[in-house]
Amino acid sequence: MDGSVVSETFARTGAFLAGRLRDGIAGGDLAALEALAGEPVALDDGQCLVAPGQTVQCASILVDGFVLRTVQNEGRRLIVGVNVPGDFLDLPAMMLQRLDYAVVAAGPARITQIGHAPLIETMRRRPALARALWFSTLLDGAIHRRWIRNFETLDAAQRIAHIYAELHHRLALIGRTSQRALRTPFTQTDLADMCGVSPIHANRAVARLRELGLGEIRRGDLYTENWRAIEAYARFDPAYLYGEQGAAI
Amino acid sequence: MDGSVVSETFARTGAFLAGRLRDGIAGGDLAALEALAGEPVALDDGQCLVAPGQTVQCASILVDGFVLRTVQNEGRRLIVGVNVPGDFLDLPAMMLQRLDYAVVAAGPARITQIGHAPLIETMRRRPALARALWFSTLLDGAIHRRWIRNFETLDAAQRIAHIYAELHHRLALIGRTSQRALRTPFTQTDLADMCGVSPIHANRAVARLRELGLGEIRRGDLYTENWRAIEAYARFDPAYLYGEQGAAI
DNA sequence: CGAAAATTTGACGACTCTCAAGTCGAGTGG
DNA sequence: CCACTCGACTTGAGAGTCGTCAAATTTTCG
Repeated sequence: MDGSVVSETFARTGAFLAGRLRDGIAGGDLAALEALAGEPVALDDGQCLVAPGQTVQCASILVDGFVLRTVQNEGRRLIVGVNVPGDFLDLPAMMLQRLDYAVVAAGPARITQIGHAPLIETMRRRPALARALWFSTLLDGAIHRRWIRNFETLDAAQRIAHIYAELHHRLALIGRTSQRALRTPFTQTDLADMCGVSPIHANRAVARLRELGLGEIRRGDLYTENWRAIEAYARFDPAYLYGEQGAAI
Repeated sequence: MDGSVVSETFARTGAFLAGRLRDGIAGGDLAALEALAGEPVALDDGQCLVAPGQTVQCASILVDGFVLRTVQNEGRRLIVGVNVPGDFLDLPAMMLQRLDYAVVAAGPARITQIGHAPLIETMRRRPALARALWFSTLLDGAIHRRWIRNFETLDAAQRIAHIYAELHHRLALIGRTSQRALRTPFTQTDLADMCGVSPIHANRAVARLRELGLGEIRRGDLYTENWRAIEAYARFDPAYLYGEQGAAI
């Protein structure tokens, strides 16, 4: 089933692993997930959905907007991950009992929630769905590893470019890209917290991307004529997003 | 069942999630895993078990030694994770079809392997085992997130201290710590590749830990009288290792 | 011993931090 | 409409962390 078709058919969960569900998961599995998903709930900018250490009774899927995975360290907020629509936001909490990060909305967002108990029961009846959930957390892990590599090899401007390149591809997988712009609600302080640099330095990095002619970031929105150049500058290679395939088993 | 008892009972797989199997997994599940595990295989220092992009037919568990998860970038080797005995080394490959990192032995190591097909079949019959495997990959994710936080907030010396503090706790969970020393086969270049700094700077960071009186690293072995001081210096908090609990479902 | 690898040291430049100050932009109240 | 305000963004200066080049020293191992 094509990703965009899935997205249109299932309003709440259609973006879940969209583009990666061609094999391995049947339409019935996704319909079962959609049937469990609650009425979408709005989150305000900065609203904290789950605090670290908190136990939760349901799993949340992002429907619209962006969500950050944050941790605190000595009073500073750090960002350890970004979610786009279709992502499960707090699936580890279902298995690990608590979360090691906070889930915070970046800009207005909408989520849908599924109780742990019915989700587990449905996973038991639908092994393909269970595998899809595992797949999605493995994908989180692959993205984490790429971020680690980026910290080890890229400077601030390249890290910012990589973040936008990654989001561009992840949004493409769910059919939500526009050609010349990637709109996000991120402030430069958000970008700094993703890159582990000071807001002042994030500003200089944004300026460098502009000076290099790669793109212009204004209030979180990246405007560019040349995604290829941005990807080359950020050493971006989409293989780690496993965009071309479904689960193997 | 106590972790150390498990370790002694099952020679090959006993360290798998040892210390975290008190609940949620029965002895029979671990015995089933042990029954699938092949005769331990020796790996030489630097030997590559799985290359990135390679498809594999079996999952590997580390029995003895240390293993690195590495990626290449512009000719430089980066380390995105470290495994200790009991860890699955390449479980994502079973679901994702290929691996986004290489699995490389650090020093001599021993592994045991389990074919994907029998493992999947056993997971189907033993849901608790399937959950344990998922749990272990979620734990990988939590460790990845902590590494990301470390890159965002710690300097080179603190990162090295954090690596040793983390390994000390992970080894404690499988009953393999000694009080005053943590022996590893890591060179300073290995530490540099884990921290994203140059080997020369890693050397200075090691020297700083010595000058601060926190500990002495000689040929990968950390000798210290004061683990608490190292943990405080590295902002280490073991909560993210989920050492006190089993899977929730 | 001799070769190879690992570790150590010094010098200089690049990246990034902090402190401080100033500019821009979107709302708000008059 | 304008002045005001607040947050976001921008700029400059000096200091700390880290990279690179080069070279020396120590350790390991055949």
